[in-house]
Amino acid sequence: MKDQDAIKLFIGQIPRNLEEKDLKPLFEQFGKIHELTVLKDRYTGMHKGCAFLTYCARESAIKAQNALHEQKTLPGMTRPIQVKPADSESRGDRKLFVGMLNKQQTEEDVYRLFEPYGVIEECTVLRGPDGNSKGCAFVKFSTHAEAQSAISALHGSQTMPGASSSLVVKFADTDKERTIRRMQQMVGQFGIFNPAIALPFSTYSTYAHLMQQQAAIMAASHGGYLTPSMAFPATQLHQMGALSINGLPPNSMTSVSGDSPPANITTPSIVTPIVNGFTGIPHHQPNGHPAVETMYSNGLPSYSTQSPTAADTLQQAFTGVQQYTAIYPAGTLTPIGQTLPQPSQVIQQQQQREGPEGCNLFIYHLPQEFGDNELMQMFLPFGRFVSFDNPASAQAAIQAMNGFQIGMKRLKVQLKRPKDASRPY
DNA sequence: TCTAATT
Repeated sequence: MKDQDAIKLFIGQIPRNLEEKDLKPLFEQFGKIHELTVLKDRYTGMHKGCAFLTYCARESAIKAQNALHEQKTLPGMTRPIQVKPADSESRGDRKLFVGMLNKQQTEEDVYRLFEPYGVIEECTVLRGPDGNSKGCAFVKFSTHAEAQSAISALHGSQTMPGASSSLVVKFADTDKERTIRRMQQMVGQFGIFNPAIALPFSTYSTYAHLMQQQAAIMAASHGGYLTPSMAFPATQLHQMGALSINGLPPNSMTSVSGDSPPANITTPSIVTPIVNGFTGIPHHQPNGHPAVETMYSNGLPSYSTQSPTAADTLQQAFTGVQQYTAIYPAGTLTPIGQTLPQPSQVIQQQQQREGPEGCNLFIYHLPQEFGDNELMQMFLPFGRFVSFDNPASAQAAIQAMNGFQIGMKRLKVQLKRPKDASRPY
C-alpha cells in the first residue's frame, strides 16, 4: 500500500476551516495519498491548523515538499504553508537555539557562521511582528553530531557588537520545555495557580477554575502577596493528584464543571512544585512518600496508559486556555453556560449596572470576540461583574486582571472615571 | 533570547 521508506509529512499553516476533504485536492497532484489527518484537540475537537500527510510513494512526499513548502499561503493565513517531514521522522536533537546575536544579523550571516560545522537544513532569525530581529535564531543541522560540534565551537566564542553577552549556542527547547515556558508566562499573569487545574476538565471550566481560584486567593490574601510558604507540601499535592485523576475520568470532562470545586483545592499554591514534577526533577520527602513527579508517571497503577497523564492534562489545560482566549469566537462556547451564574443573578447584574463611585471598572483592549459572557467569566470571581459592591473588590480585580494577556493584547483595567470628572479631551 | 502548529 505504501513504500517501506515513505515519509510522513507535517503540514502547517492550514486555515482552521479546511478539513481533510478540502486539503486532498491540493496534495493529490503529487501522488496517491496514503493517509491525511487534520490535527484536532483531544477534548474540544478544535482544528489545530496543521495536519499529517503520508503518500504511498516516498517520491511524492519529496515532490510535494519541494513544490509547496513555504511556496504558497492558504487563504486567511499570514504565513506560507509548511510541508516538511514530521518530527516523528527526524533522528534526534539537531536544532540549535542561537542567542545574543546582533539585531542586524540576517539569516545569511547566521548561515555563514554555522556552515563550517555541517549541513544546515534550516536557518531562521526570530523576528517580531514588525520584522525586527529578536537577536536570536534557530539553526537545524542534518545530524545531532554536527549540531553538537557547532555548540562546542561557537557557544561563548564571541560577543556580537551590541550584544550584552557572548554568543549563546545550545539545543533548542523541546516541546515540554516550551510548554513550561508558556506555563510560566501564564503564572506571571495570574501570579499564582493551583494544581487542581490539572483535572481533566474542559478548557472552559479550567478557565473558570483558574478564575475561581484567583478569587479565593484574593479573598484569602486580602489583596496582599502570597509567599512560597503557602504552597502545598509535596505530599498534599500527591493526594490531590490522585483524587483528581481517579475521581474524574477524562471523558467526564464537562460533567462536573458546574459544581463548586472541592474545598481543599481552593487553598492557594504556587506553580513551582508541579513544574518540577513535570520535568522530572527528583524530590524526595523525608517521610519516604512518593514525591510530586511520581504521581504523574507511576503513582497510579490503575490509570490506563492510553489515558492522558496529569502532566499531559495540565499541558492541555494551558493550551486550552490560550486557544480559548485567542480564537474562540463569541457564541461558540457551549459548555460555558454550565459555569455561568443562574439567570436570577444575571438579571440582578443587569439591573445593577453601575455601583457606587470607586467600584466601577473600565476595561480597555478587550478582544472583539469577548462578549458579555466571557467578560463575566473573567470578572465574576471578584464581585458583581464589572461593577462591584465595594471598592476592595474593584481594586482586587484591577490587581489581578490589569495587564492580563489575551491573544496579542493586554487588558487595561482601571477604575471608571466618575461621571463629573474633567475629561482631557 | 526559544517560532506556529507535531497524532
